[in-house]
Amino acid sequence: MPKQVAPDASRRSQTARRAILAAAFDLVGEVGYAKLSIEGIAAAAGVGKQTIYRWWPSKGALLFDAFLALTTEGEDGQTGALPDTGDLAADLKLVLRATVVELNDPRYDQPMRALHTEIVHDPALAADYAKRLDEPMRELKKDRLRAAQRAGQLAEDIDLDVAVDMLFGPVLNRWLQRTGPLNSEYADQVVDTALRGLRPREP
Amino acid sequence: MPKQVAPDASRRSQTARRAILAAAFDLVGEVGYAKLSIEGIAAAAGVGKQTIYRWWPSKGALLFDAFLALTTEGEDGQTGALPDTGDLAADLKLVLRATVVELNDPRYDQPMRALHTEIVHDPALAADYAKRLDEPMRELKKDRLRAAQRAGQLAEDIDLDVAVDMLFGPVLNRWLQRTGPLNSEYADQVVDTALRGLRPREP
Amino acid sequence: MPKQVAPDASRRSQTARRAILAAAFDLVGEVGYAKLSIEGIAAAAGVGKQTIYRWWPSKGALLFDAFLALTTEGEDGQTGALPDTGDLAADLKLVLRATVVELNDPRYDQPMRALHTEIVHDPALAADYAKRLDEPMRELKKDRLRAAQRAGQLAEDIDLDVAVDMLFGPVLNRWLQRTGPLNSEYADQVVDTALRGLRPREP
Amino acid sequence: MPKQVAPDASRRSQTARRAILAAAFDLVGEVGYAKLSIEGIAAAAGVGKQTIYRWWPSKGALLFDAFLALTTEGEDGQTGALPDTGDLAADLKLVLRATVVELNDPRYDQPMRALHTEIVHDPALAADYAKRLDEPMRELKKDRLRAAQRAGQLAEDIDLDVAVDMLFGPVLNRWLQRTGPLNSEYADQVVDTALRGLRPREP
DNA sequence: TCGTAAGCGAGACGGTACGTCCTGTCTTACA
DNA sequence: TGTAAGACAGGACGTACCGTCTCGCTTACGA
Repeated sequence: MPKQVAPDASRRSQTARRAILAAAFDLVGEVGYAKLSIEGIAAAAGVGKQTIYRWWPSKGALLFDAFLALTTEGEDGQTGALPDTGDLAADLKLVLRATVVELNDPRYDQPMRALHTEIVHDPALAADYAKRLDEPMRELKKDRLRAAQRAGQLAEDIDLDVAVDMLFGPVLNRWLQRTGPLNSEYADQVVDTALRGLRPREP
Repeated sequence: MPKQVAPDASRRSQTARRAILAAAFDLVGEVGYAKLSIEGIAAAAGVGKQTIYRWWPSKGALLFDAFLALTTEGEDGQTGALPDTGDLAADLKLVLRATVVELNDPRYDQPMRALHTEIVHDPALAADYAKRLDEPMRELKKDRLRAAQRAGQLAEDIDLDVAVDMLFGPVLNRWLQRTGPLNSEYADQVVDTALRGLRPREP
Repeated sequence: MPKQVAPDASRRSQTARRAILAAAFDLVGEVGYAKLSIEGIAAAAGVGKQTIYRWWPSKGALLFDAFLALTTEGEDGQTGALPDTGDLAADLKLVLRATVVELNDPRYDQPMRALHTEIVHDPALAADYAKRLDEPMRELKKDRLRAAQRAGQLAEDIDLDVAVDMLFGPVLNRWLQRTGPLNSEYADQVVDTALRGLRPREP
Repeated sequence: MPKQVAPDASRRSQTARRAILAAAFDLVGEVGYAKLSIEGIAAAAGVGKQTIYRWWPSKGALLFDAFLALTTEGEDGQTGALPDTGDLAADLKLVLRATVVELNDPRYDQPMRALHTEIVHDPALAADYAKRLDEPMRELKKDRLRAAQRAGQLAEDIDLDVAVDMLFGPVLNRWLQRTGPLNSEYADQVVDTALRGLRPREP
């Protein structure tokens, strides 16, 4: 039961939609999350405010779509599987280092922080995010881990979600909270520590 | 080099300060981060807006102080060391479960999310947070881990910061992003997995 | 060259405009000039502050419009010519007595003082006032004086502006500065003295 | 019945008093009436705000005192009688032209307009003004007119207050409302017209 | 083929909050 | 006790956006 009468999506102007998504992404990068306004996005996109309110329920949803559009409508080579050279540690380091590079890219810094904030405060958006962005990437990661299990490089009884959390969570946190330098050394350390575990080796 | 001329802290009204911190904490819990306004805090605290602007540079700094006041001026038993029964896994599970309970406490939910958001967008605040809230608690955790090293329950060559990140990061992330249920089972899983590592046991 | 980008007057809400003008006039009468605030007017008119700032450059301009609206959109019989019974002195006394009555009317007291103050401090507003309120009424007065000249009741070489100033100025001043009682006796005295002049009669 | 307990005037700091009066006069000239603030005056005078509130009940009263101080403690040659050369018209023109010059002096423009405004809105201040500034000067003017009556240059049955109003009122109004150029020509015209009257000369 | 109903750019509207400035009162420390 | 200094509760300033609304205008569909 949609609160507002559903607009006729078939007549939607794709020009306006793309301009809005691009403007939203660019603007949040320029002015930051705190000063990002619907009014500003509309002006930057050369669009009436109503056109934004008609199609997106919240600023967070718009931001989220801007992200989706970027990854979906982009070069789209991105969605490929994780590398599998047979060396699990090396492969994970490769991926985690790439994540670090992306998080440190100033073009993505503000937009990602903005999106993260909206997710933290909006459960509905969080669910959307979980399903449409986190889930697919998480599956790719779990696929790689499953392959490692088949190759005898990963314990059989490990909960793969926990494993993914333990590998990628620390990097995300360090980026969000700036509790320390975020670089490839850290990425490597996390992979090594996670794989080996904290316990001393049996003699 | 303070931007605004430093007010004379010796004349500061402690009554007003405490009323503001309490009002800020209470209000963010009631109305949520998005609708939290300086104006509202001032009104709730029975205080002029200028009194807030005089002493805090930003809403985030105020929120942060409200948190600090809570932990510092409260029952203050909080700052004690982590439990050390000799059983590292059990002790860590105890602490992580407590963390989970606290994160799930509705009284702290909105305030913590709000503070987190401000930290994510304000590097200066992040530094403050790192030094005055994260650092002390992190040291306590590292102390417990060091004790475990001395007891031969933890590898000697582990980076303790990475270890802490790997134990507490996943829990924080699951809470922030709601990517899954956050309960004691998850806490236990994280501890077990982190301690054991992802690799299969040597035969 | 308008300072602010000219808003589209064709879309202007006449409802809001009238509510604002009425509220301004009423409020200044109730609370007085010193406590008259844009905020208060907006609230009383049930209007956003921006709607006032959008259409009026200053409180004085608003007050002025409130006056204009009153005289223009009112019963509009007001703009008629001065009476001409053939007896100049009697006619002038009639008009000046009416002026005195109006100035003493508590409904107009505060608003007129407020408008006067704004005019005194704002040359642009003074020009507007001169052209759109003072000028038309001054012309009516001069018309009556011209008729008197034709009827041989007024010297031919009199500067009519000076004459008008000398008839109406003293009344206005006495009202503004409260330097003495303002009643019909005073009005009559002024007319008589102005007509006769200060010099002794030739024997 | 003073609202606040009367401060002990004997201990009053004359330094502070003079600094405040001077600062008030100077400031209103610089920033204008609308932006004149007690806070600004106190700062400019190097004085605490309380010192102003202690001794003056309102901004208008302070402004008024600033004026009084100027005329009283100044070169004080000002308070002398009006010139009496035997030629009434010439003498009045001299005085009225001097008035015009003073009103056109930019140093006095803002302060006088400010004082005028306060008087218009504050009956108590108006009474003070009438008694302590207007009255003395009015008496001097009436003295000159009385002398003219004795010399047979002015009708015996003229109300001198009305005469003064008719001579000086138009000039003051023209200055306040800027309804026309204020110069010596106008001064002369007023004097001539007032003396002669508006009626045609008897044949 | 021609209404006509939708999406659209534009922007006025009633509101809320911003961060600043000032008011008039109060408190502190000094002379 | 008067003073300089300035914190305080309060309130208005003028600005920026919110989300809703109404206006003409294109633009495509169905009668």
